[in-house]
Amino acid sequence: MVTAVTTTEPRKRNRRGEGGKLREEIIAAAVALLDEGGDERAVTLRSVARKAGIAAPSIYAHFADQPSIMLAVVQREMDRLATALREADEHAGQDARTRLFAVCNAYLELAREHPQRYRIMFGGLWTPSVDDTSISDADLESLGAEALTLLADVLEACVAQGIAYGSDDLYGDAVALWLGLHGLAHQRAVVRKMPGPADVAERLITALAHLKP
Amino acid sequence: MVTAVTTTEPRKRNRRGEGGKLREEIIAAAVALLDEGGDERAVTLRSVARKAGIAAPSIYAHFADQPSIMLAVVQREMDRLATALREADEHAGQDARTRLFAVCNAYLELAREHPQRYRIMFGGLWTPSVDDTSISDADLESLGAEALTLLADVLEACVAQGIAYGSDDLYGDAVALWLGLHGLAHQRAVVRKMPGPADVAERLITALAHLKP
DNA sequence: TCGTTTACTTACGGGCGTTAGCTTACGTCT
DNA sequence: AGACGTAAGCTAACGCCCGTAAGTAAACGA
Repeated sequence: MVTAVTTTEPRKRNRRGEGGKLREEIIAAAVALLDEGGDERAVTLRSVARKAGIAAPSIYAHFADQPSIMLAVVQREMDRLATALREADEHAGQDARTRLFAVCNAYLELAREHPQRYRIMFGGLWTPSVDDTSISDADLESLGAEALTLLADVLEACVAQGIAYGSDDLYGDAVALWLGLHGLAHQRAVVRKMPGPADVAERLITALAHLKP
Repeated sequence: MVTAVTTTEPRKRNRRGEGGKLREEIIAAAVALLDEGGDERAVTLRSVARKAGIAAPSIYAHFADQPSIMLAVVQREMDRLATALREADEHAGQDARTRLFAVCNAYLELAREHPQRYRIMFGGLWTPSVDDTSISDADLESLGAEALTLLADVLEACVAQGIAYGSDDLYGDAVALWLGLHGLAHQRAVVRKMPGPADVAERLITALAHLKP
């Protein structure tokens, strides 16, 4: 099922000061297109407009051009991810092992729930412009900074509680751990069926966090 | 520089039995477009034809449709990868640790040399048709089978030579190791500058292969 | 010479991003 | 209450590139 012709109910116009609401609706429409299983090629300016029930040029009041929509989607999802990780950590209590698995599993689950969103966040094909470094170096690194610091914290707690071997560079270990998670999350997002045992995630986490046996 | 208008020297036609040569040229042209730094969106049927110096419809003598070109590219690169890994292993001698790093580094280097090719192989956006399972389940799993078996072999050698801790499921460990390599390779292929220390690769390999300190 | 292979020219229809100019209704202000 | 400025969104249209179909030319080899 590709074409779901939305019954074109003539959308109610927003109130005076609330024109900005459409911006959120546009982003939501783009995300919806992704979640329907189509890849990013399905997210064109026109298809987003159709999904949102507006005319294509109406988008230009809220976004400079088409890549900017994708950029907004990525930024929103990045925030959601960072928040989810933080919450998972906070709800995990004090036990370092619990915290570690809570955070890592939260990451993997978010990726699994919305594979296409994840692909776009880290698959990087929405590239705005060649010279636009405003996100790939700032925002991605801000998520990088935030999530990786969190991971490093949890790793430190593991070492402090004696359940993991120490290291001279916990941040480096956090990066390695994240790369492992990313490899799994990405592969799951791309292929229909992952090869390998069911407990790959635990293997990855255990090994990369240097957990004691 | 986006448009490199190739001087349209009126290409010499192939001899009688050699019509199939064009097929290789077409694949090469597609790969060339990728290597020029453009992502897969730059590889259209028409752009490939331009790059190959032929007329667009001439492609249909060798490929059923546009996605089939990408599919052929992926298959070719998959073979190259498998070969490269095998050769790296064979040239590494008997020392298990050397073999392990040789194979893993060969993987990472191939990905780094041709980031766009790697992205396409495992980023999966060239998707031919919804129902075409002929590659994603057969070929990808054949590379999976071949490369993963090789990795498992090397891991086994590491255990046998006493430089790595054993495991009850070496194949599972090989999958985990590959996922780590993939995470790093993919991330490198996507972003301009990787965060984290320079020795992430060694950290990943050491941890995921359970090498003894 | 002549059939077959090899490749080309022309053309159609469609989706895309984007620009220019218009309509409608809200909310304010007299 | 009614006029009116302006915000919110639409219609129409442009040019571009795409994938693909149909018919055509040229050269190779028998």
